[in-house]
Amino acid sequence: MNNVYVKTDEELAEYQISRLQDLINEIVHCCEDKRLYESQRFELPYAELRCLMLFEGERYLTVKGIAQRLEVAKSRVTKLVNGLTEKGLVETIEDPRDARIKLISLTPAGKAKSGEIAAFHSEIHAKILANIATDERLNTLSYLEVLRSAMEAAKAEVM
Amino acid sequence: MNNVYVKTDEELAEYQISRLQDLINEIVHCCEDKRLYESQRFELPYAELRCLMLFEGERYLTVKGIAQRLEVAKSRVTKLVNGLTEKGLVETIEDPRDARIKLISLTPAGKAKSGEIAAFHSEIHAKILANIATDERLNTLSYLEVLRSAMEAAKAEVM
DNA sequence: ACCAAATCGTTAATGCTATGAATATTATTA
DNA sequence: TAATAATATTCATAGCATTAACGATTTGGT
Repeated sequence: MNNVYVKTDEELAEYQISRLQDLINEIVHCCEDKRLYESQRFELPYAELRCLMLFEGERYLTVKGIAQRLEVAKSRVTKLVNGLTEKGLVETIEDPRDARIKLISLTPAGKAKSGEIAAFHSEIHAKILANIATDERLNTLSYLEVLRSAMEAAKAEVM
Repeated sequence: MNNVYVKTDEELAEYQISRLQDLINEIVHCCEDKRLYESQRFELPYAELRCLMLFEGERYLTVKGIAQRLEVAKSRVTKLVNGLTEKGLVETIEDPRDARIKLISLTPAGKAKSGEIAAFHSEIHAKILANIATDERLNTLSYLEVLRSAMEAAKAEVM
C-alpha cells in the first residue's frame, strides 16, 4: 500500500456525483421551504397561489389555458378557481362569443395580492443575488445555465 | 433620447433577478419531473420511496427517527411504514429493551429495491455531469455551492 | 337545416401528501 | 407508587392531482 494516495478518475467522478446530488437536493429543499413560507404568508394554498400568478399581463384566462400553464387537469383548475373565487381574488364572466367558455380575471383584491406575491419573489431573488459577491454573479448565472442545460439533456436521455 | 442605451445598475439587477428566478424554476421543475418518473418506475409513492432511502448504512430506524429525517409528523410515518410493509419492503420488530419502540428494517426485497433506486440516482447525476464539458465541471460545482450558500443566507434573512 | 364530432367546463370517485389532536401503552422519575 | 414523559397509532381534516363520465355548446360536413 502506498501512502501517497492518488484518486483514480473513477473515484473523482464518484465524488463529483455525490457532491452534485447533495447540492441539488439542498437547493431544491430550500425552494420547498420558500414555497411553504409563501403559502402561509399569503394565506393561500400553494396551487392557488401559482394559479393567481398566471395573470401577469393577461387580462383573461380560461380554465383550459390555466390547465396547460400549470400542467394539471382541467378538473383541478375548476377547484382552484373555485377557491380563488370564494376568497374574492378572481371572478368569472362568460365569453360573449362562446357560451362554453368562462373568462377568468383578477378582482382588484386579486391584483393587489398578486402584486404582493410578485414583489416577494423579486425580493427573495434580489436577496439571493445580494448574498453573492458582485464579481461572482455573472459566473453563477452562467454556470447555472450550464447545469440547467445538462439536466435537461440528461432528462431527455433517461426519461 | 439617446440611441446608445446604457443599462443602469438597477436595470442590470432587474435582469439578473429575473434570470435567476427563471433558472431556479427550471431546475426545480426538472427535479419534479425526475421525482414523478422515479415514483412510477419503482412503483412506489414518492414519500414511501424517500422513506426507503433512509436505510442507507443504518440497520434499524424508528418511527420517530424517520419522522425527523423526513421532516414530517410521526403519524405520517406510521402510514408510510404501513405501505412499505404491505409491499414487503420493510419489516418491524420490537425493541427488546423498550416495548414502546418499534425497530423498522429493510427486508431483502427492500434492500434490493433501495439498491436499484440508489443506482438510478447515481446514474442520473452521472448523466448530468457527462453533459457538462470536462473543464466546466469543477466550476459548475463551485458556483452551485455559491448559490446554495446564498440561498440559505437569503432564507435566514427573509424567513 | 340538421346531425355527428369536437370543445369546454364540471362532478364524482379515487389516491397520495401531510397535519394536529386524542389516545393507548410503556418508561422514567420523584 | 403516582405523576410525567416518550413512543406509536388512530381519526378527522385539508391540500394536491388524476381519470372517467357527463351536460352544454359550437362547428363542420352533408
